Amino acid sequence: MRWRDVGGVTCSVARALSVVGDRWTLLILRDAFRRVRRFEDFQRGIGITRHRLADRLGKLVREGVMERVRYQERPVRYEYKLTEKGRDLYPVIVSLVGWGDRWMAGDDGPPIELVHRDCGRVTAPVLTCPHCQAQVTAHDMSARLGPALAPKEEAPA
Amino acid sequence: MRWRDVGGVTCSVARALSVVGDRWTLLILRDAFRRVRRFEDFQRGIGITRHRLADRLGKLVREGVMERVRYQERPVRYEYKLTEKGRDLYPVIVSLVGWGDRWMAGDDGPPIELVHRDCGRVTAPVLTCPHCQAQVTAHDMSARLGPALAPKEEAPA
DNA sequence: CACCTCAGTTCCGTTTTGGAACTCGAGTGC
DNA sequence: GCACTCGAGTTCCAAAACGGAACTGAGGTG
Repeated sequence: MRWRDVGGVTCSVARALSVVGDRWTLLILRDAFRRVRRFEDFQRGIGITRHRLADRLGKLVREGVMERVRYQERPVRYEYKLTEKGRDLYPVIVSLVGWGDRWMAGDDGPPIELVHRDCGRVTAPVLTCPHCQAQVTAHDMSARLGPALAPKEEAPA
Repeated sequence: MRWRDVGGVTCSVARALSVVGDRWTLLILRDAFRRVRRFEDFQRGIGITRHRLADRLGKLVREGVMERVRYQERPVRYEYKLTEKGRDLYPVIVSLVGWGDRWMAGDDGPPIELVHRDCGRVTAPVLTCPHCQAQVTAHDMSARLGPALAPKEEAPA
């Protein structure tokens, strides 16, 4: 697949989605963040077919998002753990949780609550600017071409 | 599809993915955040087939993520704009951008830069706890069942 | 009148997916 | 020793989703 965008440059979203952009992968990661590790547990928890699951886990391992670790010798068996690259997808999952809670929640409210260990509060993490600490929304941000692609001076987008 | 999870409860990630969880939808949204609105522009920018695009836009409209707005009368023509529900997906897209930049960037570095209008800095927004302002990672958070589902006094079945 | 624009539709052959059964190695109960 | 269980896959086939390309419809434009 191409995954190209404006100016013939492959965009970061497209790059990210080439790894996690299908119906099952983000559910697998959701379970991984819940500390699910075993093939059978992923399969039961998600409702994915075993075939698909083997396929997706294999891809995640090839992409360096998860690693396949032997946890037992005799019958040799493996489990799947997030790598650092995988753990770094946490904001994506949490953002999806937040949106799901705000816009798709049923009558019972959010099915799960997230607790921030450091401050002990039930919390819904938000996106902020690391320089000024303000919460950011789409409206506050503008995009421009990166340095390597910018035409000499500045890009008029 | 089922989209159920632990305890027979549909999880928020699954609910969110039932709307945005396919190969194309998040790319459509990426372009929408770039202020793309027209059918032809989405189609060219993403490389999706017209058929698929019509299908996905229709679904996004039905789900209330985008709205179809007449922008011209004579030939009647429509464009697609994010609703508030749609704009609220910004953290998901930005998180994907950030991850793509950190882990999948090519030799040229990030293809685009995000500028925070309020403080004027090039920035990569991070996830923080709204109570204590600290940046959060998977390690800092724990999940538990929400109030409506917590096994308190009245555990409904 | 021929050609162009834009938002879709229709058709059809190829891919991907879902469902369910099967394999492989090894431990457990009897 | 034999049946049964467990867990991580693999195999096979029909059904669903998808890609490519041409077509439609309402109206400009030269």
